[in-house]
Amino acid sequence: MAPAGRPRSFDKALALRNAMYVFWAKGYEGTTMSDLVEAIGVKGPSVYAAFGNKDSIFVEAVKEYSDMMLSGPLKALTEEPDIYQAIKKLLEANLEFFMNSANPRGCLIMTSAINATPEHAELVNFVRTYREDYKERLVKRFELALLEKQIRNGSNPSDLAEYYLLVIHGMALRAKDGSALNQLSKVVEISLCGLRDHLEIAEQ
Amino acid sequence: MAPAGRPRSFDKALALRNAMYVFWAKGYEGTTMSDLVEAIGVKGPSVYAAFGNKDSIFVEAVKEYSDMMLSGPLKALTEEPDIYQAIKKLLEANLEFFMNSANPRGCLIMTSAINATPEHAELVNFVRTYREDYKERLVKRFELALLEKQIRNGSNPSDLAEYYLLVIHGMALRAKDGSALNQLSKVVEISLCGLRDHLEIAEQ
DNA sequence: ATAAATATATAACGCAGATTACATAATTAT
DNA sequence: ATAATTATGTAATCTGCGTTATATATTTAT
Repeated sequence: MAPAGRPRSFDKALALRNAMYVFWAKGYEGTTMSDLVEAIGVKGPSVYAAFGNKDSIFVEAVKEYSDMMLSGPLKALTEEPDIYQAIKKLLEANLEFFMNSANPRGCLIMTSAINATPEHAELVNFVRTYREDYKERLVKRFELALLEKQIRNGSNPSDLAEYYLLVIHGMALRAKDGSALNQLSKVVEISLCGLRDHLEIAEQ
Repeated sequence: MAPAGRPRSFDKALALRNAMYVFWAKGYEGTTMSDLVEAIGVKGPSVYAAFGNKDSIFVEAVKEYSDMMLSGPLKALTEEPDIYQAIKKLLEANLEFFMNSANPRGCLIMTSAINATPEHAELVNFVRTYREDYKERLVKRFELALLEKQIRNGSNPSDLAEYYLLVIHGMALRAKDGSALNQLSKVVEISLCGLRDHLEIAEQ
C-alpha cells in the first residue's frame, strides 16, 4: 500500500547513488549542496526532506560506497583460499576499481575528508572507522594465513596488513593524481614481493 | 640602508613559515585566511600587503616546504651512492619527517589540495608539478643505478620510481591517519623487499 | 619641518554555501 | 468532497570566508 501524502518524484536510492559519485569525485569539502541538488535533479528542500543535511548525505554515501567495496574488490579477501592469490587479486581488483572509467578516480573513503576543518571532526572520525575496518579485515586475513601456515611463523599479520593498506591508499592517491593504469599494475606486481618474502613455501 | 616607509612589524620569513605549518596541518581548503592571520600575528591587510592573497601564500608555502624537503629527507637520494641504501634512507627520513612531533602529521605536497574544487584547478596543478618533480628525481636516481649496474638490466626505473613514490604517498596518508611510527617502520622494511628483488647482486 | 612612502588596524563589502519558511501540489484516508 | 499527510519549488536567511576601502601610524628623504 502506498504511503499517505504526495509521492516522492525521484528514486531515492538512485539519488543517493548519484550523490555518492559526486562526493567520490570531489571529496566532502569540495562538494557543495548545489552539486548534490543538481546531481539528484530536484530542488534543495526535497533533498533535505529525503536525506537530511549535507553530513547525513555524506554518511549515507560512505555506507553505500562501502557496500560497493565489500561486494566488489574486497571479495577477493574471503573468496581466495591462498593468501598470495587473495592479496594479488585484492590489489588488482582495487586498482581496477580506482581506475575504472565508469568511476571517479581514486577512493572515496581513503581520500575524502583527510583535510577537513576541525568542525567536521566527527565526519573525519566516521570515515576513519571505515579505514580501520578495512585494515581489520586485512589483519584477520593474514592471521588466518598464519594459522594455516601459509606465511612464515615470524611474520606479523598487523604489519603486513598495514603495508597493503598503505599500498591501497597509495594507489588511490596516485590514481587520483593521474598515474597510468599499466604503471600502477607494475607497482602492484612489485608490492607483492613483500608478501612472497613471507610465504612459508616459495610459490610464484 | 633601510627602505623608505614604515617598517614591517613582523618577520616576513617567519610569517611564511608559520603559514606553511597551518597549510601543512589543515590543507589548502581547510585553512582559512583567519587561520593564517592568526598564525602570522598581524591583521589581515598586513598579510595581504606582504604576501598577496591566499593562493599566493599557499604557493609560497609550498615552495618553502619543498625547500625543507630538498634539504632534508631528499638528500639521501643524492648523497648515498648505493641505490639500496639511498632508498632505505629516503624512506626512513621521510617517515621521520612525517611523524616528527615538531611537524604536522603527513605531507603538505602529497595530501593538500587533492580534493580541491574546480575553481582551484591551477593550484592543484601547481602542487602536482612538485609531485612530478619528486617522481622525476626518483626516476633519475634509478636510471643512475641501472647505468651503474646496481639494479638488474630488466628493471624499469620508472616503475620502481612510481612504486616508491606510492609508498611515500601512502606513508604520508597513514601518518596523517594516525598510524604508529613503529608500525610504519615495519612497512618501510617490507617495502624494501621490492627493491632487493631488483638488485644486481643479492645484498643483505 | 614637511613630503613621500610604506605598514597597520578597523570596519565593511560581496559572495557563496548550508539551511529553512512558506505557500502550493499531489496523494491517501474517511 | 474534505481532511490529513507528505513532497515540491521559490525565495529568503544566516553565516563564514576572501578581500578591500579608508583612515592612521611610522619611517626615510629633502
